[in-house]
Amino acid sequence: MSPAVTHTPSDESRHKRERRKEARPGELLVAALDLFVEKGFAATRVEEVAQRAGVSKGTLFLYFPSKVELFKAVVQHHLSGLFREWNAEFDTFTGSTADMVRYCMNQWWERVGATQVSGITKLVMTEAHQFPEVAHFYREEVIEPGNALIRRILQRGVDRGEFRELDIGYAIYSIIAPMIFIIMWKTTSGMPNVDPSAFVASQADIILRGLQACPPPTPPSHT
Amino acid sequence: MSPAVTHTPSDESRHKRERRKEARPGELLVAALDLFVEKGFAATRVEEVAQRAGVSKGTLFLYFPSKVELFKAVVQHHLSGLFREWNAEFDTFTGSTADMVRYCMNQWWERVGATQVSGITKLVMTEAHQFPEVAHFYREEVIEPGNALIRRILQRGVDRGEFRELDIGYAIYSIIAPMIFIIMWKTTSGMPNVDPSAFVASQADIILRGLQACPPPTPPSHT
Amino acid sequence: MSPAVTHTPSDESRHKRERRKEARPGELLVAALDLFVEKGFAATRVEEVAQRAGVSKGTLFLYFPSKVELFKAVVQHHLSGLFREWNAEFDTFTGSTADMVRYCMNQWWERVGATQVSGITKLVMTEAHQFPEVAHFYREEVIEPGNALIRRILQRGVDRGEFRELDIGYAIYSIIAPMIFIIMWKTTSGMPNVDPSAFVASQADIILRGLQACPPPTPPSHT
Amino acid sequence: MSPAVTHTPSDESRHKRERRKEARPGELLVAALDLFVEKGFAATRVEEVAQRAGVSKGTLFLYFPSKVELFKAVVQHHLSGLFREWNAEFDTFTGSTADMVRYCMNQWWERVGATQVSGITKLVMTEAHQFPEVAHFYREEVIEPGNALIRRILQRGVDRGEFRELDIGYAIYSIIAPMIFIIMWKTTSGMPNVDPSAFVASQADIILRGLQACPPPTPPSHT
DNA sequence: GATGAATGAGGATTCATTCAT
DNA sequence: CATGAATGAATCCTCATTCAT
Repeated sequence: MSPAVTHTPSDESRHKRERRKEARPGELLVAALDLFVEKGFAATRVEEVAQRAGVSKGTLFLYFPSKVELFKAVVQHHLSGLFREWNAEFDTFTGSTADMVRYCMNQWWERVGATQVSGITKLVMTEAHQFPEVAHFYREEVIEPGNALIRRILQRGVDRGEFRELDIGYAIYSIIAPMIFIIMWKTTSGMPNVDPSAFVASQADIILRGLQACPPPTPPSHT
Repeated sequence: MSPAVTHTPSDESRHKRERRKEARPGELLVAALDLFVEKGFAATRVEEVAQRAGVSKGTLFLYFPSKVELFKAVVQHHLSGLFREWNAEFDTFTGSTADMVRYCMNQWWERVGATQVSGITKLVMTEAHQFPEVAHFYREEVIEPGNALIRRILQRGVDRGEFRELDIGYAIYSIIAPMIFIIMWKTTSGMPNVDPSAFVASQADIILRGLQACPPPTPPSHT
Repeated sequence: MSPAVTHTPSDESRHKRERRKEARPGELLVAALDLFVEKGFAATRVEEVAQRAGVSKGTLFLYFPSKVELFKAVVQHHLSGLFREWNAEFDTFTGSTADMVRYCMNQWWERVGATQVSGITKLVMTEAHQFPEVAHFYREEVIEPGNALIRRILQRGVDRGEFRELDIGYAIYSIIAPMIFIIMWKTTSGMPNVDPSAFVASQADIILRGLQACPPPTPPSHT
Repeated sequence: MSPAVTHTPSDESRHKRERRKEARPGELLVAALDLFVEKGFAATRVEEVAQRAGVSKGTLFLYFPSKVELFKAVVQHHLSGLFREWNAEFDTFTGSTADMVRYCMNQWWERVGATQVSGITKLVMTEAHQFPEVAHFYREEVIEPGNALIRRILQRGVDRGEFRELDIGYAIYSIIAPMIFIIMWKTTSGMPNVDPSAFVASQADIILRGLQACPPPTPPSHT
């Protein structure tokens, strides 16, 4: 995180009408993300966002033509290029596929789940209906690259005999579901506390056992 | 204009109105659930709810003193007694624990995921911050009974040697996560389509293999 | 003017939440016309309009979806059918064409210039650029029927030998110009006072002499 | 970006700026007149004015302390001395009074109607209520000198027997009305097109016939 | 009970004006 | 002098809530 994000201005920022054109949009974007996640889009007042970013209402509209555009910018800003280099890492991965899966899940947690970006996921799940473009954008930038990456990993596991034969289209979701879940869970107040690292480790363990070539489970006896 | 608007209602229209009287609050609750899920709490106008329930705005306020109370009522109405008889079913279950898990997941899907009730889950995840009481209520009515049920099932599996030794506190979430996920996913517009039945079956399959007593997966090589 | 226009409510209207759905739009339209003429469209606050009509801001938006629509409605309301029966009157006119012209000008003054409707003319001249549709509507409802009527009258005068040969396309404006002028003049504060009746009579006199078959004026000596 | 934006202005750009310095207020005044006429006072943004004059918003406020003062300056700037030499021209006029009238109307058209200055008239008619001082100023600078001039001319015509006996106080308006009218008309979008020169000629012709000593028109038969 | 007209607090957005650079 | 980022008062408009009928 850039130092500009700090919410307690240092003494340099003593002037009211300080010129920080470069920093402003970013600060607003961060403030907006926080509030949108915390209170939802509709319940967040633009003035609050401005205030938290340390500027006046009018300044916000200097950078974003409307609350809706601010929202879109929030999503795009925090998402751009999320998967760019990520994919590359896996091209050169040499360990076991199980390790890839674990690495993938841990990375997701560290780079998304544990950061501001997880708020984006929450936001998209929460406000998608009102902003189809945003949902679309998220799908293109996150869901589809993510799916593709996981598909590649699983395929590798199957190809190398590490995993059993799988309907990969659905197996993908055994990785995705816990990742999305943990983000929703931790951003939902009132739900029982779950330690994310332990959760991720536990899920990875169970799923990997479930994917591996080993004797089948007790088959469904009836139904 | 519908006959109901007429100042001298015909016999039929009066009849229709009377016959519905009892049902009013229920219709409002259903309409409200639909709209809250579809558009979110803030973006839903009470007038829409009334309209969809076929009554006037004023009538809604006759039954629910405010929009917030309507929201709470929606959650409570659709949740009350959800787990009452469910737990009982499992007391008398005689099959394998794997079957219990499968049955549990299928039941959840059929009785919650595939119905209006799934909207409640979406709502809670989405609006919990604004309505701590609602989150609390959901936790008490759904999360905790659900957790307890799953815990019992998993414990039974471990006790009977069907499942390996597990950190049950986390293993629970391998059941819960996919169920919550699928509900969020299907109620989020713009996400890739997933067939819920196939999803549930696939998840159950992987998870059950992962829970069973069988040779461990390739252990994490480092980290 | 209908009694509903009165701005000092009689004692019947003592209840705050009085139901007068029928009257409201008309009262708002009158209040809006007054204020738009007095202060211009932009400088008029919708709340003022509502206040003057004796209702709250919200009520105004119950009847008119926006300030702009209110503006359009003001013009349309006060204009609709202005020329409908007017034209007919002239079909059965039997006197001299000079009398027709005088009658026409007097009527315009009485039915337009001296009434609220003159404000519409002012408004259109003033705000036409912002509301092309309104200008268009005014042209169709007033300018063109008016032009056509005057054209008919002048043609009659020429045909019957009462007027000399005229370029009627321009002669029309010798009637129109003073009518528009007097409206602009009297609605423009700060201009010298002009008695409209005397003005109309004087103009009619000069113009009619100018239109009649009689020795030409001293011709332009050069140019 | 224009070179003026650069932080290290090249020689040319500095030159350009310096050369213009003197002209700034004038350019702003012209830009403002155009926009005020085109869109009205309220609907014109000071930023647009500045932009059109090629300066920044801040610079405008360097020369004019407020939007209102800018408006007043626009009127005064374009009006000052409008009638100064005009009156003189007529002192030495030797032709017929009809020619004087024609000359007067043509001059008005050429020096006012056809130029930017006509916008001032439009503005005054349009915004007088908001700016009583401006209306007052216009009256003193234009209306009254104009009236006086026309009065002198008409009086000359009557004195020399070229015109019949007239109520000069009203006859004045037979000259003024068409001049004001044509300005309003041509600056009002959506009105039928009128060729100003032909209009002026036609009006002059009719009015002069109407003013001249000649047999009276068919008198009003009744009323 | 039911209705829907009326209300007005609340919030997004605009834009004249200021002022540090 | 000139700039343009920043400000915040002003205003349109929405919508939960009230209440006379």
